[in-house]
Amino acid sequence: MPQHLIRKLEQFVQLSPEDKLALEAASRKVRLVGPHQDIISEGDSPEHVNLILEGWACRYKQLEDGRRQILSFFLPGDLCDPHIFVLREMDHSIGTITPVRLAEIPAETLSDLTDRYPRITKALWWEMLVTVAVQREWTVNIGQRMGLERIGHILCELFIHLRGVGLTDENSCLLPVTQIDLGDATGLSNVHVNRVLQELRMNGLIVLKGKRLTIPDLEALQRVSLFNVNYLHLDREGRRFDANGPVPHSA
Amino acid sequence: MPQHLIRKLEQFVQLSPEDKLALEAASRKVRLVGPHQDIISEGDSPEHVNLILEGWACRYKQLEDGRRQILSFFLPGDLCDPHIFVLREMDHSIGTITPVRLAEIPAETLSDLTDRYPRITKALWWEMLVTVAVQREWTVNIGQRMGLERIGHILCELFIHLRGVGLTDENSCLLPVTQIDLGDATGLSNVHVNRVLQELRMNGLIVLKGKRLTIPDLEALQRVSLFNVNYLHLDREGRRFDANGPVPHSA
DNA sequence: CGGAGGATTGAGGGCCCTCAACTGCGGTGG
DNA sequence: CCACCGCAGTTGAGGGCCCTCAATCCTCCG
Repeated sequence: MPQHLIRKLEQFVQLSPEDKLALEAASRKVRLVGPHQDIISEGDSPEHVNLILEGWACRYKQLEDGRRQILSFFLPGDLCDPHIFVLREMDHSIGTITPVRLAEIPAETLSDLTDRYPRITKALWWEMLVTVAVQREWTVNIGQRMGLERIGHILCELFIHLRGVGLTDENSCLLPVTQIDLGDATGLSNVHVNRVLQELRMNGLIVLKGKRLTIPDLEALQRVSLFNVNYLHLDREGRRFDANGPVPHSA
Repeated sequence: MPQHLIRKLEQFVQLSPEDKLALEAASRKVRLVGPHQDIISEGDSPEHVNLILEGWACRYKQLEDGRRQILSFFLPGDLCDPHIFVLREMDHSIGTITPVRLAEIPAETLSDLTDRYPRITKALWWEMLVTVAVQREWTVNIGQRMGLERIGHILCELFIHLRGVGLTDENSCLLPVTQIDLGDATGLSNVHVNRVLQELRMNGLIVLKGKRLTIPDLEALQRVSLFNVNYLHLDREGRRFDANGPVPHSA
């Protein structure tokens, strides 16, 4: 079931067959959630870790007066906040965009996993640190980049993220978000998002029709968006912990 | 030495004398860094965890064309990226603002600490999760709030953060950052920061003279800044793990 | 075929930007 | 002791990016 998670983690470290079986076993309890519904809401007490199996969701926060900021997107293979249990209640919400199929992983199952499978532990650390790095990059994106760069940057990130879990096709992918969502993620109004998308189209940097995004020249889009891929920490950085590799020493 | 760290962690959980001694022992190797210098730079390979003992620093990221985003401030008691070792190289820099005294904690010392002191482990988890929550709140801040709210929000956060480590005096604290720094942290120009500060002063919400900030009515400033303190997860959430409290069960 | 939500377009305006000059202040050296 | 320097803070002018409001078009779907 969690093939996207496995594929994602293997961008960092090669897992053994037992590692994979353990991940499968942990992902047994499946839940379906309709589109535009909260998976967990601000103020709730977290009870398990959600693993997105299929569909898109997002982390978001809403101000008293209704303004809404999307803080990150969750795509298949993404874990929503492992270790969140340390905190008493959620300070933000997680909601679906499309219909979502997810696995609910109990806290004990997760700590069991990390007790017994050091490679999984390492890989989950990597995934968590990358998640935080992405959050930082979003801060840079919204704080410093112009509208065009901002939208271009987020499209690059989403495309590369999807490619990492095998959900792209050549140079295109599905993009099931509205322009309002894109605006809430980038701090722009939907009207301006629309105009920026038109400009990206006119420059031949993207083709966006319906829910399908095509990026004819990813490098070009990265260039105009000032996109530096280093914050995603790809490149099999964990190869020293590979299955069949040298035995990892503690922690 | 690490009294600020201890005080901060005890906002979450009460530590035992042995816990505190262990933290002291881990913080022995001290380093001094002058103002406006990098503690560690983007591209460097992280070698130990830095604990700020005294002074202000910040995490920042610079775009090719020079635009700079401050991603967070580090105040006394703050740990710069525990567990960063999983990644090969830094995707951002950490630099000082004022002169800084810091402790360099080796990776092994830290994993030793967490192996042997479960309350410290919990407390460090809490501190890390709060750090991430703060990063998310900055994204909201820059993405959704107007200039006035944005500056007000960051001032509230800094004040409460300083209060938590015992560095406030009644309703005032030191604020050793320039208006340029504030602009880089909020995505505003220094000129606009200046005008916003004047407006906050005229409204009686702050007194800012030299490097001293006074907030006559914190609640009022929170109100106009749409500041909701929940993301800092205070309130002794970890009291169930207190020293002398019930024995914590695994993870 | 009608309705609803999303995308697009236009108009007008405001928040915030850049550029540039000037003021204030602490430190430094003659 | 004071002139000087550099940096931070302040102020003004003009403009651009992006906002809001509102109308229209398109698309999907029951």
